[in-house]
Amino acid sequence: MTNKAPHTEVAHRLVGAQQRYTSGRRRLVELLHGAGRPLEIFEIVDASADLPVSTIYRNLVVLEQAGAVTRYPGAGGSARYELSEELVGHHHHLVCGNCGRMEDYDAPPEVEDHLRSVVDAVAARHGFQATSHRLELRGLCARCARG
Amino acid sequence: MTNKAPHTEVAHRLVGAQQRYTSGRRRLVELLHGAGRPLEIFEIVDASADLPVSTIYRNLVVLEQAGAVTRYPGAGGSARYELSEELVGHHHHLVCGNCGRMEDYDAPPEVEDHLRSVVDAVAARHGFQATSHRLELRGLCARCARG
DNA sequence: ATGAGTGCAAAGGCTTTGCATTAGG
DNA sequence: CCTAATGCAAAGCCTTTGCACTCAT
Repeated sequence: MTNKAPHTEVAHRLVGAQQRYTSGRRRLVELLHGAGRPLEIFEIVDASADLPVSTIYRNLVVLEQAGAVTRYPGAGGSARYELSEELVGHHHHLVCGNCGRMEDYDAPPEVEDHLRSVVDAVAARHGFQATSHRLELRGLCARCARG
Repeated sequence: MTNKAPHTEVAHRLVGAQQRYTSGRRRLVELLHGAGRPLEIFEIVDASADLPVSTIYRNLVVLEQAGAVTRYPGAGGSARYELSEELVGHHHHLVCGNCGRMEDYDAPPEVEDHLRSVVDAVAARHGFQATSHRLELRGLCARCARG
């Protein structure tokens, strides 16, 4: 998951979107890359004390439009961001209903195969053009379950 | 899906939560029941012109705590609400990336069986206590795909 | 009757925007 | 160089809260 820094790929996408890969944007990408899970805005802000929030918000939008990051709506209304699947690979999420933390998980290939066929069937039946899917689990994470 | 009005069940749950089933709450339940899909706050507000927003927000919280409705984070940051699975049955969602609309869909029983076993395996591997799961599809709804 | 629920308006908090300054290519 | 990006502060917008009044039980 946390393989080599995705800077070249991000730079490539930004250039394609006629955007510059500035130091602030690089910082965001590094932060998300190191986290290996979707981070909430406030976590990003906290971890980037010297970056003004306006810059953070603006750059997350730019990175999202360039396809470098993906935005997930958070439980508390605040959004979460992580590097896009094209950069870190397809995966799913575990969402803890207690602490709100979202973790990544990978499904075994045979499960993924099955999911794809299910997705195709559902999409066909509803005239829906599916571009991605996610098997999201809700419940209690290991830490919260312990008490 | 849109079976007989869930008023008795909702009333039951509210009583259990030491809450009253007032006309405003009844209106919300009827609206959600008629929609058959998660509604965004603004849709609920628009459709309930004479209810003050404060009452709507407060009652959605009460209904959620009573287990009568479920809240889903919306793409645009605004939350979505629908009657809880205990009232309308287990189902999944299609999310249109263009118009933002969220639709319900049911998976065939054999798919549901398979999902359950996958969920169990994933949960066990991650020490996660799963209480619910959802196979969410993202893409374009039939209307938006047409143009 | 009597405490919960409602309505209105005001407060709050997160997000976005304007504009002058700085930096990327 | 020359335009895009930044930083700060101000503006916006959705959501929450306070308080007196009304309604459900």
